[in-house]
Amino acid sequence: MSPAENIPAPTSAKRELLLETAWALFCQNGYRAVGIDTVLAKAGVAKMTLYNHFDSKEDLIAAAMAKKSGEILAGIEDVIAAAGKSPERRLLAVFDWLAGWFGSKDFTGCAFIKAVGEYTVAGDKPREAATAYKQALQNRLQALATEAGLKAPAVLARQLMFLIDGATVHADMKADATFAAEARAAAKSLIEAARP
Amino acid sequence: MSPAENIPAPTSAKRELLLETAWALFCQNGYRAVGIDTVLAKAGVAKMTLYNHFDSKEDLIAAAMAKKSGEILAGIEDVIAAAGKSPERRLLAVFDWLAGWFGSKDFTGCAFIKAVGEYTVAGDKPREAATAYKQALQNRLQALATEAGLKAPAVLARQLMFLIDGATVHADMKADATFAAEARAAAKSLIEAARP
DNA sequence: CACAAAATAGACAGATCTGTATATTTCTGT
DNA sequence: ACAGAAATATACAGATCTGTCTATTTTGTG
Repeated sequence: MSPAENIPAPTSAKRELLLETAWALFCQNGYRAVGIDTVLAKAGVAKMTLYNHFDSKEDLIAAAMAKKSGEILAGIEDVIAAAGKSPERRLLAVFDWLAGWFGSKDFTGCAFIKAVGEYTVAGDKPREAATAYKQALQNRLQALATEAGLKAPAVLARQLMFLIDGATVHADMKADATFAAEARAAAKSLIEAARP
Repeated sequence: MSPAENIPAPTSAKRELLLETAWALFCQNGYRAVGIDTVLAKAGVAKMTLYNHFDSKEDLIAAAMAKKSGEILAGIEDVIAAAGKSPERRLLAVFDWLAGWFGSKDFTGCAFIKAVGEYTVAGDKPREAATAYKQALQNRLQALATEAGLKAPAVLARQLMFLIDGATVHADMKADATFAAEARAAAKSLIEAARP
């Protein structure tokens, strides 16, 4: 096998552009509401280029979600690292990251939650990409809770996920970035209650 | 003004059937994924009947949401009433209602949250119907929190909404009804922390 | 029964959508 | 410069969608 494979390439400029453009449009307007042609027009890319890189629209969506998943988790990791070494502080740092996200001017809710709402069949790729991301974040929270020596870290991690995703839905709905702080305060209560 | 108005009727059998059928299909499969023709076929109703009762698909969706909103809030009210007179117990009763919903075999997540994800423009009727419902529930929680004499009842009500909606998203995603109990436990912690 | 309101069937316009086919041009690495 | 890979423009098939129009039939109420 030569280093240059048969398939276009694991990554190329056009491919990345398509993923970024697709993410932005789908996140802002929903998945089924945005047609492929809209993505192509905004990206300035030909239709065949898209279908040379991706099997279908759902495949493009899932690929964009997978890419963003990695980027977002890396960004969260940075915030956690910057929070010092207290595991409880590191847990709460995720909610500070949330505040930054809610406050960003292009905040339009969680594209993963939206994917679960629009792709409702178990095998749908966007749905699976969404569950994978949410599970990864939950696992990270659980690891932090375990480090912190908190009781029932798996349950706590999920409860924190409830707060994060619930706050995200409401921040989108009411366009209110202060909800991150309220979620953080709630998280603090749960963490304190989980001390051994 | 005669009791029989010009418009078909405030309520009719066909109209109710359309609302029920539309709700079931949209809730299960998403809004844009289901066409009007699918609703009509399942309901066994002619297309013109639909457009005599509703201005558009979005109007049908918003009407179905408004109808269900009232029914759901009434159902929650029953559970609250059955929980006795302790305000804190009444607050937690909402999470017992949640458990029953998650466990029902036709649970497919929250149609209001999905509407916010699919109709992303501020004026969209389905989005407004969703925010109205969420606000009504939040107001009810706030009233209960106030009755209970808890601190910052408005904030607590919103935090409980975060738990409810986050748990709903995750219960849909992972098809796990036990999340209601975890959300309830978290709610209990928040309520205890809010005691004066 | 008779009359008006409600519902029906079915076709249709017009738009939009995903994905494919083809022929041509641009880019890239050696 | 040249060969092969990548991207392009364009057209198109086939399906689907919302909403309208018309003519007919059913239904409910006096």
